[in-house]
Amino acid sequence: MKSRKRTTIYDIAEKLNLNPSSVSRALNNSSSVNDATKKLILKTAKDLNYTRNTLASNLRKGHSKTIGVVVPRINQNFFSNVIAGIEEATYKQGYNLIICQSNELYEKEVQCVNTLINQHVDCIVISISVETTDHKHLQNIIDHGIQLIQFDRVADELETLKVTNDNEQSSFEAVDHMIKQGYKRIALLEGPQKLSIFKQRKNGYLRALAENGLPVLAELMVENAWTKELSATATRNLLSLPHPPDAIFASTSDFSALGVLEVATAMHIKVPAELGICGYSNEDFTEITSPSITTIDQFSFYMGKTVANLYFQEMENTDTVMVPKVISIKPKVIARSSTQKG
Amino acid sequence: MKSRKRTTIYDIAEKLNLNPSSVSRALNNSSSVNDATKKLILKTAKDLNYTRNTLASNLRKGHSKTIGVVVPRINQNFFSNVIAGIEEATYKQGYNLIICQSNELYEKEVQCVNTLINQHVDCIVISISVETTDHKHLQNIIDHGIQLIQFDRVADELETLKVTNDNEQSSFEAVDHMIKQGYKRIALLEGPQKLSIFKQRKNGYLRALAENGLPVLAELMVENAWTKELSATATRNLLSLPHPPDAIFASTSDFSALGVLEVATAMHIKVPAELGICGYSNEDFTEITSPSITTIDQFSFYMGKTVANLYFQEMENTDTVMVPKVISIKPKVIARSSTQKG
DNA sequence: CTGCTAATTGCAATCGATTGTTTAATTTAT
DNA sequence: ATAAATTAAACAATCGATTGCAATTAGCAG
Repeated sequence: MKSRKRTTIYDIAEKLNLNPSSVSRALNNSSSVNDATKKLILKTAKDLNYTRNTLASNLRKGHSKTIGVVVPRINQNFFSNVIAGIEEATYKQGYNLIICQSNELYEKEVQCVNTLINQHVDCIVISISVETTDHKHLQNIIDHGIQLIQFDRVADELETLKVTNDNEQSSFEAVDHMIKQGYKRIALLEGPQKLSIFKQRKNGYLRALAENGLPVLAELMVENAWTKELSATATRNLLSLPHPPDAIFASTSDFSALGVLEVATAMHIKVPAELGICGYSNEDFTEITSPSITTIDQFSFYMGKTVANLYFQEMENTDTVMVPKVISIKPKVIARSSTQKG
Repeated sequence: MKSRKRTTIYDIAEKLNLNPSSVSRALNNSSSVNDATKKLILKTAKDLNYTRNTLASNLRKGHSKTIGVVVPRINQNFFSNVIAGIEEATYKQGYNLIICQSNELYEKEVQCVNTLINQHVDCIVISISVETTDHKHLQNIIDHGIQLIQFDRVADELETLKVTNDNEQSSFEAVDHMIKQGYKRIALLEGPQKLSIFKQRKNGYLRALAENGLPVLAELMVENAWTKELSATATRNLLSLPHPPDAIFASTSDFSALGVLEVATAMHIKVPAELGICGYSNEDFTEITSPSITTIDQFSFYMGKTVANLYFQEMENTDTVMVPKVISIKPKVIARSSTQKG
């Protein structure tokens, strides 16, 4: 069983005393093969349990009908939803997905990309790791004539197709919402600023303060608080300040927001009365914490579908010049209890 | 850019006035090529930005170094963790993953399997959908000489490699734990009994009752309560009974348990004092609900690694007969507040 | 019955890499 | 110095499907 020979078009041709080319044509439903023969070939193929060798077919045809996906972690809600979205759209078109995860490591990301290039995938979809600051490997993708689509965490400098969230605007709206609720000293938990998405979120925060005439307070902005643990520590520090914040915008993720909530609860600080909390990503759990956490939905599944469709559109486009198209999806603030100052 | 020609070994051979075979051997670090030439070839390959065409290579070599994975949903914690585990183990061995989701649909599952067979993957790893009762498509995998590994939701009748959880034992322990806590009328939310994992969980429940001398009460066992919504409905019914249960074991998932908790909260029934709750799967959120939910951890990431390693072992095994090996992982009850009757 | 078109089918090259077999060149042993 | 043994590179077939082109056959008008 370990190495059973598979049926090929030659087997079918031989059995029917035909030429393999006719078999191939019949299998591809070409009009230049007689209907009777075609039917016969199809029947024999079925009898012999034939399945096309996609490797051979793709080699000949010059493409792999495969899309490579590189994400930091596949078992993170946002990314697995994007993947699910991509999968749904590509599956219909007969495309396959090869999925890799970089584990937020630059080295691993480069390896993943190289493997995908070797596999001669038709397109690589990537959301870069936190560690990634250099883009030689992405340029390499382009140099190999492979379509590159960046999503969410993108390298701005590189002119490629991109699907992003409007992080600036959604952060603005989230903070604006908090201000309208009556919070006045809103702290910001920032992600690594080398990733543009985190820079944009900070900008949105700053703009919301500015437009509402609130001062920017350096002591209320914490860099690199992008995990639950780092956020918890940051929160403890913030809440021990002589003038502590009355709200915290965990711009990095809902996990950070959760860290904030846990520390606040442990310190007997009432949420949302004494402290407002807003997260980012609309993870499932934000709905069921007590209080439930205000957050920002990124339409991750839809984002995945958008990425896939962008690729298919680009395929149909016969222009030789590539226009670096960018699709921006506007996330939505989901106002919940954690910011109902009342 | 859309159809740039890639460098092949012929290009390298031509440039160096060598035969492609020497280039191939050099690239594969064969000892039968002179060190100086080898170095020259490697350098030229780098200069020309050469990358091996895996399609051609695999076609020639007769395998694809690819493993296909079919799961009901990739954006479900348990499955994405298993996939992450598989990915970690296979990546090291230079294998690729093609991931498909059946969306719990039999038809889609069959299509996925067929695609993977066409792709000539070396191995298919599958956890079947709820709808799947017939296994022709799985037999088809075997008939094509492709290694088949089932995990978690397996078709018992089919003799293949399997990695499962000991659902019976873990359910037994969970229910036993609840009984020891003082709960006496424990209801069971069941999953579709055609899936053996749900049957086993029910058996564990029954055995725990029996060994503790508790009666089996038909009105406390609800069939097909395997989503949050179905569980919520079931819970409303159970709690409106003349003799309502004092605990509910949501054997299907933590989402079901969450449904129970929400209904209980809405009905002002105190958890865990008046109602004990236990879920299944140890989803992240179970830790942060109030009260936190007792559940069962399935070691999903480890399960994925186990699946992958099982495949590699089987590869090394040169025996011609396949022994239908089954690896059973014992899940662990995570006792939390929702069952502390105190 | 000849000539011509259209419909089928056959032939052979191709995609890119691998590998068993030869041939040629070089080294070692006698 | 010559035969034998190494070493290195070339040759050619192969994996399975596809496809442009040639060849065959059938059908039909003149």
